[in-house]
Amino acid sequence: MVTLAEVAQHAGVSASTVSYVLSGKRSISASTRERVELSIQQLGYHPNAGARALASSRSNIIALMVPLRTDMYVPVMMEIAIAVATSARTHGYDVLLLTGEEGPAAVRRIAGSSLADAMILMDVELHDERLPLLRDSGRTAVLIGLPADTSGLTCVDLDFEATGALCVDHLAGLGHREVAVIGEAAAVYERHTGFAERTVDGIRAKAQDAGVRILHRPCEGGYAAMAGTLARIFDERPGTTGFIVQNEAAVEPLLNLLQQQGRAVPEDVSVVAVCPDQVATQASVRLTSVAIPAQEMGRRSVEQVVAKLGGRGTDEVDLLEPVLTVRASSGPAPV
Amino acid sequence: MVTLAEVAQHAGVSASTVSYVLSGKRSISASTRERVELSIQQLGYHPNAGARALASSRSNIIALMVPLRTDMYVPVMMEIAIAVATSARTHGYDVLLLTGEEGPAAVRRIAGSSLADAMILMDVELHDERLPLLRDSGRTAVLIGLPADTSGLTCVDLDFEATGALCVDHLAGLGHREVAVIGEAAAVYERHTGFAERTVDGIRAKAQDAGVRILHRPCEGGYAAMAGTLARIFDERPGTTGFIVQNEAAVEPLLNLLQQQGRAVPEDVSVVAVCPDQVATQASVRLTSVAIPAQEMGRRSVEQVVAKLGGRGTDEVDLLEPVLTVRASSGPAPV
DNA sequence: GAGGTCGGTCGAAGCGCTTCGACTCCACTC
DNA sequence: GAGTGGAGTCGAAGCGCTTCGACCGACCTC
Repeated sequence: MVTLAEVAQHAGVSASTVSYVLSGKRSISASTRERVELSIQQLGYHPNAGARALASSRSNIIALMVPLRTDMYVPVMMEIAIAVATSARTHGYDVLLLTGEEGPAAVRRIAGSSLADAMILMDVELHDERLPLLRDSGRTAVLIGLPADTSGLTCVDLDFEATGALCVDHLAGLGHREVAVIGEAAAVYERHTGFAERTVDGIRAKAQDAGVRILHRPCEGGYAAMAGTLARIFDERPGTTGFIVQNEAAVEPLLNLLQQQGRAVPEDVSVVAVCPDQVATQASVRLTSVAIPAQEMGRRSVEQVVAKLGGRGTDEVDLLEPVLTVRASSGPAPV
Repeated sequence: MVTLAEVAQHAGVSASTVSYVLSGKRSISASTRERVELSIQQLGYHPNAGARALASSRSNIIALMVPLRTDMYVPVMMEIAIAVATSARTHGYDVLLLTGEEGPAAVRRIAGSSLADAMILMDVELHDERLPLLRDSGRTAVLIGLPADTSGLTCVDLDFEATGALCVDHLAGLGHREVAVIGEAAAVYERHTGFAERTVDGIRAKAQDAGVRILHRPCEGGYAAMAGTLARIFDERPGTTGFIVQNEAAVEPLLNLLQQQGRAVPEDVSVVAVCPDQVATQASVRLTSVAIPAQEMGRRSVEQVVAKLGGRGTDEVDLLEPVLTVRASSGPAPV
């Protein structure tokens, strides 16, 4: 491995000069700079990450804690993770991948070892155990999600209340008066991962204003679960003409079952989903949907981290405006 | 931050003793060990990762390069990534997440900076640009996938040839004589990501033995693409009674279209998929499938890495035996 | 022309850890 | 009773980098 000292010797300057060429923290004459850069090129020098971290107490690593549960919401998580990794690189950071497995202890370990300069936590629960540890670790952190107490923390998330409201608005505008909400699996509510509740809150509030009756039912993914849920919904509210689907894994089963029951989408029944655009456009009916902007969330969270590390930090909640795209799954309520 | 020196002072021993307690590389008396461990506890000491890496020239980090293309095969990739991260932790390693974005240069950067002790590459192509760089970086590496030249490299993958053969075997055993293969998107073949070709090779070879006619057609995911592909298949081979589906995103559209055309599964047509078990069990028809053992692949690749770093390394190709599970989508060919 | 300023460079002191050699005891051996 | 060897501990020398203060000309200013 080539070291900084070797580069310095090769270029006929001192080690510190090379370091300053690299970091730009002091001015260097053009001629020296060029000479050093040439040596770096020729020798194929790469600064040693460990030495750098030790001397500067900055590792240029951001830790990303993803949820362990691989069973829900996977494409979104993956998209966020990839967006985080790629945008981190554009800011000169690498990303360390932590799974929920280790639990809150991971926060302590990473903070204690100075392995990462900052952390991004995904899938934050309302009363997340990691938050107290995070707060008194003093480490920079950004959450994707919205806990109950956001004081001293930066949060990035989709505005799920507005998302819920937007869905209701759309359906109400089309004349629907009885709307069923296909929620997330019951476990998601039990964990109090705020987004599910917030969506429903948004739906409820707007529904009241708009004179829409809401029936909210949690639902696991898959056909069997969806069939049962759907039967019960039409049982209780035969007049249901609108559906808001929160759970991605329920989208395709729902469309399929409706079709089998001879209910045409969108003539008899309208469906609005909250899901990534890709899911909406690849479904058997092109879905009217509110997009989950996974990439944007990843990108923003990195930008917040970088800003905070650069001292331009802001402790604030950064809620993304939801956007509803009308496609082929929603239309006027039948008369 | 608490340092090793502070722990040493608190415990009344020298710094090196604390280090040896931590690493176990020299014998330490029980009483000293206990005293040191207590001090570590009380002070909440965590070794500084950078200092450790610098002094020992081991970072205890494994770099994982995931493909950038988030559009294909996502759940499998995610599952592998999570499995890699969690099993790495059980061996004392953390995982650095690299995306394809940076391209082959990432290999050079990581190797050069000693940021990671080893690399795991996913989505390896037949003639992958990263391999030459990897070889002469001298860094430990494990590939998930199978390149053309495996010399000096350890590879972990599902035995896709056997997978293809297994599918044909199953269908042939049920009496099917005309089988269509719904392949991956054309782009996948163009990139020469070996697995797709290997599966087809396995299918072809076994088909010849078994007297089965094969029609192989690449197919994008989604309904529109599948509809076109399916129409052309029945056009060319009206007697087709068996389907082997490689592309996960085509599974649901295929089932749906077959249903719409009045072809019952499995009475009229049998379907065998190559996909994770979760997809197979959550589909509208419970699918007979060969599982893609994502977790197992992640776990094994970490084990290979750890073995190699520990000097117990083996340059070998570690192909996982495919397993076919019969579910509700396949049955005897109609007479 | 003395004093001040600033751009450009260097030397040296760490950052917190690992590891090697050396040292001390103590229990054995012959 | 000297010699041997292992167990347990310590001190010191780095690992490769950043960064601070110092230094040296060159250019201004009054």
